[in-house]
Amino acid sequence: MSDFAGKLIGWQRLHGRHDLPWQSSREPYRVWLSEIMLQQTQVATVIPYYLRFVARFPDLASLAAATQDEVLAHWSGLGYYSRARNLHAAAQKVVADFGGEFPKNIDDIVSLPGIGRSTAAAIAAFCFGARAAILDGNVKRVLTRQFGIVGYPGEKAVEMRLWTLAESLLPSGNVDHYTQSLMDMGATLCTRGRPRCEACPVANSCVALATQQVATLPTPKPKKAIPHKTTRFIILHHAGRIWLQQRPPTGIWGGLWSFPELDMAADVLTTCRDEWQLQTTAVHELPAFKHVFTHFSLMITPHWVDVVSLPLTIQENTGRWLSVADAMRAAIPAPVRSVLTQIDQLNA
DNA sequence: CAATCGTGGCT
DNA sequence: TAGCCAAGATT
Repeated sequence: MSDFAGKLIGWQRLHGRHDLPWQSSREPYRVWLSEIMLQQTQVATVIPYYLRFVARFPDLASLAAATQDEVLAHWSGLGYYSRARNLHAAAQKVVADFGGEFPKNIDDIVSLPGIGRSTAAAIAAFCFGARAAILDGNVKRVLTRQFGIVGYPGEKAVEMRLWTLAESLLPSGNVDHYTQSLMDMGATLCTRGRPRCEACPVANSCVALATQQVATLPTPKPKKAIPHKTTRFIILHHAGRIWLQQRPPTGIWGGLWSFPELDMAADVLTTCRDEWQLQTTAVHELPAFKHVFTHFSLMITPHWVDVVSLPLTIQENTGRWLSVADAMRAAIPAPVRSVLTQIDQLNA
């Protein structure tokens, strides 16, 4: 075993995290679910989602048997919804192709939608004791600092070097504890800002610490300005219910339920009347708010529209009339939940 | 390879 | 405030 791995495993035993909700079981389903939820998402955010999700879908079979709509409803607010769609599809693939038993072979694991090389390695190491390396954000931070690797890890050459390094550092045994130690090191010690180098078990061999590069490694992603977009949420209201429609299966908020949208150039009242054939009594503009995605920002102006009568074009074909309470339980993106919450408070 | 795909918390 | 980014995968 390398000195590096030994020190990390020793540190993990004393100072690592051992009581996270998904650590009580090595059942592949639970480990897999936690790994997917934790992609690009912090532990504190995931915990309540994970607990609700396993309460409703306690095993792989129950997930496979569910509708995508209900799966997305339990992912509502967590973001990156392709993770939920892929998770659901993968569960059905396990049932169809692997007899309902989560595969142990790493190539089979990678063949499942939503599972790449790193996530497959984590599952295989935690559940089956496989000797496979992970390379997530934590590991990239630890390794680039420990070995003084300069260059954005998103670049192919840098990433290849990191994968090779990660493989070479694998201990011959206890790969599960070693893998967890890397995650815990990155999350609690070797953090992006204010790393606690004084408590690090491998500080004496850290190139970044010795050469004062801790603050500059890993090399950050090249900046790029994001575009600023605008839209309107049209809140159609009739008989105590509001209108939500399902978005296309892919793209932003794919498969989720949201308000009809209208660009800022259009006239709300005219569009409701002429284009949507709605009889309306009033339109109220609500305070605009900004929602920021990774690659663009969206200034949203909600409009409250009281609908008098319902034309055939808007009855259950493209959407649903839901009470606010029901809408809050549906698969809705965060800004829709935010608007619904405001409506709910106004009514209360 | 570069873009896409969310959200909330921290600085 | 505005930027940055956290247990990445897919196209």
